[in-house]
Amino acid sequence: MKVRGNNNHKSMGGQVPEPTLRRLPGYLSYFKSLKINGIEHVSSSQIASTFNMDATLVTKDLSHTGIKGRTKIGYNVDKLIETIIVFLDFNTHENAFLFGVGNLGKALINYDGLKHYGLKIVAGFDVDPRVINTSVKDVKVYGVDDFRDLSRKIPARIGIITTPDGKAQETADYMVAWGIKAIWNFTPQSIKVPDNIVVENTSIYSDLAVILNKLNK
Amino acid sequence: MKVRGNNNHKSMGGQVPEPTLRRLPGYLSYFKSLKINGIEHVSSSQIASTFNMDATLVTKDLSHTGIKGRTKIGYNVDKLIETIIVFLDFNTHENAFLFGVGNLGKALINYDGLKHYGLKIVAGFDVDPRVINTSVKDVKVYGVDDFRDLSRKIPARIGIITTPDGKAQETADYMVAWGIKAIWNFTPQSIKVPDNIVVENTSIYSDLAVILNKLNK
DNA sequence: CAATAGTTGTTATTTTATTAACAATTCTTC
DNA sequence: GAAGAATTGTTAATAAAATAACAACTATTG
Ligand SMILES: NC(=O)c1ccc[n+]([C@@H]2O[C@H](COP(=O)([O-])OP(=O)(O)OC[C@H]3O[C@@H](n4cnc5c(N)ncnc54)[C@H](O)[C@@H]3O)[C@@H](O)[C@H]2O)c1
Ligand SMILES: NC(=O)c1ccc[n+]([C@@H]2O[C@H](COP(=O)([O-])OP(=O)(O)OC[C@H]3O[C@@H](n4cnc5c(N)ncnc54)[C@H](O)[C@@H]3O)[C@@H](O)[C@H]2O)c1
Repeated sequence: MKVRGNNNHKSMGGQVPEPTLRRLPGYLSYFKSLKINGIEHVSSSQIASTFNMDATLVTKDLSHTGIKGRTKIGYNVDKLIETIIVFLDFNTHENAFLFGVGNLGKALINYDGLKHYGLKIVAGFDVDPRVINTSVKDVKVYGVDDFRDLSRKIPARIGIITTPDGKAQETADYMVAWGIKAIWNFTPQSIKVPDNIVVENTSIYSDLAVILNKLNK
Repeated sequence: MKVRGNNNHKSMGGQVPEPTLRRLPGYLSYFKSLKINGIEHVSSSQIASTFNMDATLVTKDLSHTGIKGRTKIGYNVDKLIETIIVFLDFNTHENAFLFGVGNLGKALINYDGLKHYGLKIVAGFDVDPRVINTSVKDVKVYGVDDFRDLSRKIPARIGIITTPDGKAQETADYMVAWGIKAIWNFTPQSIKVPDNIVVENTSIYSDLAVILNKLNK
């Protein structure tokens, strides 16, 4: 019986490398600040120096988006912003449901930034009667039982999990059962879902581990 | 004049690969849940299946921590937990100051989890008079001007930035000036600091970019 | 208007990370 | 107590990412 080498966890869908995908939003934020400061062009070496990385890598990353720079001039900032936004689908308003309207859940709902990056949280769900039927900003909070009905009325492909750690799996199962296609899991708990469901785990502990490691040599 | 290939941003300090470091906290969380369920041993293939990855990689990751498994039995869960916690310095209580006690800053202070993972937020700083002199949980919020004095009284090497995007650089400069050794930046804005300062950027937009990319094929 | 230097964009090389192969170990069963 | 199966741990091969090398282009300067 084979035990190893049998798992294909590489998505292999698009051809753009994930590291590139992860760097692009950082560039975008930088380009936006350049625009605010009235700067019209930027070169790969300037970008590289800002992010403390190699200029060739910047060039390669940007080439994936299809943008063209001009020799001796660099890239046009407006064009960069527009191109990256479209490339990353940050222009499409993707609806999302959020489960667990606690500390982090509220922060995310209150967070204005997300809507500029393609995501709109359309409803919150919780089990705590003190939270149910309240509103955070203009987002209403429902009991989890209302999810079934609501997921029919409001189409949303993304589900955000900010419940307590132990509730991550059951929440994921519930989301999948009612049609969610991608799960954004802020819990440190690993979740199991069918292969066709997209899962992204955002774990601040990984970042913390890196910080502590570097700090302690 | 050389333009490319001149940046060394690889820390090169420890010999444990960063991807490994980033996976270990996830394993740890899983092992803790196993312990709660009374499970005493776990094999690399079980772990691998939980995280949808290759079992060899798990073995390699764990070998970095120095833990030994037993053939035909697997790894001892208690030992795994203890070893990883020590390995990642999650047992040392590292003090941290947090700048920007808004939505996210409050969520982080309120978050119980961090203290089990080596981090203790000892004070918050803000510019908003409505927030200054309040407390979040048992953590007091001071005006940013009090930072100088407080950083002498309470030793802390880590600074957390949860200010608005535009204030990230000035906050970082201020932190560095008063002795902070590592900066955890939750802002999408890139910051520049001296080479000897550790910087970790936590950007949820990178995760979002990956989700949207996978979702749209 | 020729020379220069900054710059893009592509291809080649090197480094790093992941996966595969396999030898060694040891529990379990007959 | 021998045989078989599950498992670790190491070494080898492959794949992926980052870096280097370089050719082509074009604003600027003398
Ligand atoms: N607070 C942070 O800054 C932070 C940072 C990173 C990760 N996290 C993670 O995010 C998660 C939430 O953390 P938090 O601090 O917001 O916790 P919290 O306790 O403040 O919020 C959890 C919320 O989930 C609700 N809930 C419980 N069971 C539920 C269920 N089955 N369905 C829907 N809602 C349910 C609770 O009523 C509560 O409102 C945790 O897993 C934590 O590890 C938090
Ligand atoms: N809210 C979220 O869920 C979330 C998620 C990811 C990233 N972020 C990022 O975190 C940052 C903060 O977001 P937020 O939603 O908490 O914003 P917020 O406006 O709620 O909080 C910002 C706080 O910083 C304070 N502040 C302003 N200038 C300051 C200064 N110079 N020094 C110290 N404090 C200062 C403000 O008074 C305010 O209290 C932003 O950069 C945002 O992009 C937020």
